[in-house]
Amino acid sequence: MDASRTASSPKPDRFERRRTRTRRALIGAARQILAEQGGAAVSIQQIAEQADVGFGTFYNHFETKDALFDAAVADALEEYGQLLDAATGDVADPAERFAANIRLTLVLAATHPEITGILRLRGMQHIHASDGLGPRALRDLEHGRAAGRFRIDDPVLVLSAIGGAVLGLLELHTVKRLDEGDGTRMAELLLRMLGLPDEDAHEVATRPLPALDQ
Amino acid sequence: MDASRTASSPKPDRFERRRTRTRRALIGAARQILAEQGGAAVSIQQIAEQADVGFGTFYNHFETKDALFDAAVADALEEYGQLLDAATGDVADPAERFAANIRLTLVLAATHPEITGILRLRGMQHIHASDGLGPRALRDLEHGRAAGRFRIDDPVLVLSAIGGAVLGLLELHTVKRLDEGDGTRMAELLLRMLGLPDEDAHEVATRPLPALDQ
DNA sequence: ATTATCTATAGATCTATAGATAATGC
DNA sequence: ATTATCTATAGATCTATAGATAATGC
Repeated sequence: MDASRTASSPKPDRFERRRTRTRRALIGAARQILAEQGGAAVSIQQIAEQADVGFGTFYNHFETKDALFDAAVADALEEYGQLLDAATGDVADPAERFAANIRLTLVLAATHPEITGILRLRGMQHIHASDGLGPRALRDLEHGRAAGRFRIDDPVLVLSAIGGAVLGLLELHTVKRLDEGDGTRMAELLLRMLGLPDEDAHEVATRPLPALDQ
Repeated sequence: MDASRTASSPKPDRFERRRTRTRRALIGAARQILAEQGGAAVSIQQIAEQADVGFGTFYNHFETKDALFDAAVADALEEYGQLLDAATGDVADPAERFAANIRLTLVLAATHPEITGILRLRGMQHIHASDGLGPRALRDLEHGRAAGRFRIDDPVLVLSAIGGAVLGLLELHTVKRLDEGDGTRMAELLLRMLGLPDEDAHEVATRPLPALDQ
């Protein structure tokens, strides 16, 4: 604690911390606005107000509204991925881990409506992005295939189907109250699609569900 | 042909035809704009220009930009549904008809990019709407279940998965060139999800595909 | 005479920036 | 002295409407 700062982390001085705080406030405001109303018709002025930040400060951190929204979406989806990784990282069976991730998404819809709202509205465009969800899900699919659990030819095609199906479920959630059981049923359907025999799919999808940390 | 007009159809006089033509021009412009760039940042002025219509005329037909876009989405999705109905209405086997609808959607992605572009961007919000696609797809699912072809408990949940999967496939199409075979593979995956044995799913998904009229 | 369309414009935003103020480092 | 934030504002849209023009009906 007495050593001078290493060069690796540039300078977490008070300037930098204030800057980061302001940036977080803007991203937080953008996340809330995105989840609540999609962010289509919001002015930079309103965003700054929501973030409790001076109007001109916005331009100190982002060039355009879209740049902020993109950062906010990336932020929320990264948090989503980390929540799931933390909860299911220890599950050894790829099929079980896959099912748990699906089921936990529906749990998150109740506990983290902001994240799942953003996932629902913007997730589709990120399924095949090089960051975050796509690679994570692909990794699980490849594991399952390598383990002989999933009988699939084209993981990328399957990823499209799975990602879309999950977003469809979140969409249904806005129309009709869903519970954890619906997540389990969806997981079972998708395991069937992945090639598990019916009984296996049911058994795997109904195993005890790991808890979320947060 | 000589009788005066019946009261049922009010008055298709030249006024009305001109009005309809103008409205179609606005909807056509909105469809094109929606498919090309989502329509987020387009002014009413630009829409009117694209439709080759005076600016003030817009307000003669729609109260707001969103109202026009909603009408344009409904128009495109209705056309999508009718194209599929016309092509697969004669297919007797519900599973085969279902698969053909999926496969033809990918054909349409090549021949009707405007419609599939709108489907991709706005379709999710219409899966569970009372008009158009949702009811059509639900009808097919119920038929298949009644015929003992599909082993599913909750058609609405399944509809979410299928609708999302198709939109996910269209999203993939924007990233990676897909062909008819990808539609067939997706249909096979979804038939498996619906409970068909693997061989049946493959056989049904690869039957000769009805042609589109238009 | 009636209806739809078009042109022009007032008023209301909204964005981007300039310059002033506040916080921190040294 | 430096950096971030805030306040105020000019200029650029954009929307909605009013009034003029064109098309059609009778």
